[in-house]
Amino acid sequence: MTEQELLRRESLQKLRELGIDPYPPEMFEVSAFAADIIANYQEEVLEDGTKNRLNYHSVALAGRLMASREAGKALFMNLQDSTGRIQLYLRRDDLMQGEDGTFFDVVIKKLLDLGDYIGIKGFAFRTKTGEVSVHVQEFKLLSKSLRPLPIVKRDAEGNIFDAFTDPEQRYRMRYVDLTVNPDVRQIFIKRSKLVRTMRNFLDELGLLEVETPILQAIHGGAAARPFKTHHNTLDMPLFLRIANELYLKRLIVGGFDGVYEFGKMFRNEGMDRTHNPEFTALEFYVAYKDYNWMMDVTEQMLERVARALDENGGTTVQAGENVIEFAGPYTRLTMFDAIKQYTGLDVEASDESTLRTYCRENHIEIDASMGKAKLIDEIFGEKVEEFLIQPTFLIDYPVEMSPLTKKHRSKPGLVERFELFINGKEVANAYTELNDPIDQRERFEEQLALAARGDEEAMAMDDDFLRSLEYAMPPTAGIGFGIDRLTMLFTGQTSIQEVLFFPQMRPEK
RNA sequence: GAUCUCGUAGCUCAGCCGGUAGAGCACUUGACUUUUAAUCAAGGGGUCAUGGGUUCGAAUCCCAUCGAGAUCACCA
Repeated sequence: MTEQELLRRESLQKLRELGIDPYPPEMFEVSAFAADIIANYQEEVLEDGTKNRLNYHSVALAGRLMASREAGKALFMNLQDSTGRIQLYLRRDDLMQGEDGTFFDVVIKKLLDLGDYIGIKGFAFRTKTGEVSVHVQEFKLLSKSLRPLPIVKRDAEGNIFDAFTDPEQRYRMRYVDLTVNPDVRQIFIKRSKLVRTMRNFLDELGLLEVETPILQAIHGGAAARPFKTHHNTLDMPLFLRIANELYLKRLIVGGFDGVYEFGKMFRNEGMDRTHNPEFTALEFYVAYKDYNWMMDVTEQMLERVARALDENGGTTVQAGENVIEFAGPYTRLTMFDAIKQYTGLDVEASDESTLRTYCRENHIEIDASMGKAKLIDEIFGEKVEEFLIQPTFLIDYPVEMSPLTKKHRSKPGLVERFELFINGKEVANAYTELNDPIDQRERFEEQLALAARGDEEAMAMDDDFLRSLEYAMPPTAGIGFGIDRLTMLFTGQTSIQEVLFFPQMRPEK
């Protein structure tokens, strides 16, 4: 244990000897918050020059002690609660117990440490330097902190000194990060607001929020390597879901007009600044709609999210050097037109060997297992994706890449699919859902053929899902959003770890 | 998985062409009844990530391991 930890444990013992419980069980009634007092405190100056306080005559606050400045027989503290920080003013005279000054001299001045949770009662006032503060009349220790917090200081201009910045420590001890870095707290508040805004929007649309299995015997609905686990009683392998799509569609088969699920997905792939092994998706499916309707709804939903998260209710977000406009309508661009626009290459008129030649000439990595559709996808990923900064619906994909999507109503070889790209990243993927069970079975069989050719991303056959389609699924539109990436976009973060409370880390030591 | 960079006090960092481990904040003691990055005075605190090697001598040079970040690959 470090010197400072030992000293705090000694203080803990001395408090107990003085009859003070460092971890009292009873509740502490809070009646005010730091930010509210600072924003709303009022006083008037009388004719004789004295000040008259107009509100917050009696307040009770609780929070962490984050700074302490002794000034003889007075003391200034900073109390941090869930809303922010406020200064406390304590005088020895106010906290005497009869003739006994031990409480102020020993308990408050010696045995209290930065990071301790305290509860105080008193009245608001403005110091002669102009800071709204609370004059403390009663003081109670609520919970003793045994480890020293990193002390981050700010000056009057807002410059930060000695910030707690080491990413490893911040992620491993997010509780410390959240305590000393108020900006981090704001990111997660925004994340919560983003989810809430989407949920409200979907509820207003009349969709039903549902939960589907995370443990699945067949990992379907997407192409990714799964986490595998084992059920002891059933003595069978189970997989953590890589997607929930096929279960949500079964619910549409079952007669719900619309369902949505916010849920964790798990993919056993590499980790980097945009990938965490578990991540959050929003998927929703609506009967009797198609992907054109879904584009309209997506525009409405994201505009609403942008307005909800912007302090001024605006629809733009700064992302690096770019200003993203979330008010619709968004550009709708077919995949073939997008490639033609950014590369001049007409993929529609090209055969597989032409595309292979193009890839080789442009240093795009390909392998023998890739068919024409996969080659087109690679060209898009290398030459187009990063330039789609403003929200753009990329529509009408080759059928081979989209085994769960209905064939295009007028364009042979394509499907009714769109992906939404913002700031060069995919944030949503949507289809007019394939509900023809015979076509779906053939698509699965094509996937099996691709798998045989060496495509590790090919999708597995799901017989029960096919059975459900044979009972008939109404025409349906569906979409999936990456909530983490959307949060990154709206909070200006470039690492997924900054929008996850507890990103995946290797074990310590 | 590959490559590069990093790991020194509770925190932020300096020291790194080898020669006894440093600063600021935090902490301890003292002064101060309106301070605010409080101030002033004195003081304590280190297995320099871990393990090897080179050397008379390693925080410093070399190797390995662990952890983190960045870039790439795979994916969303």
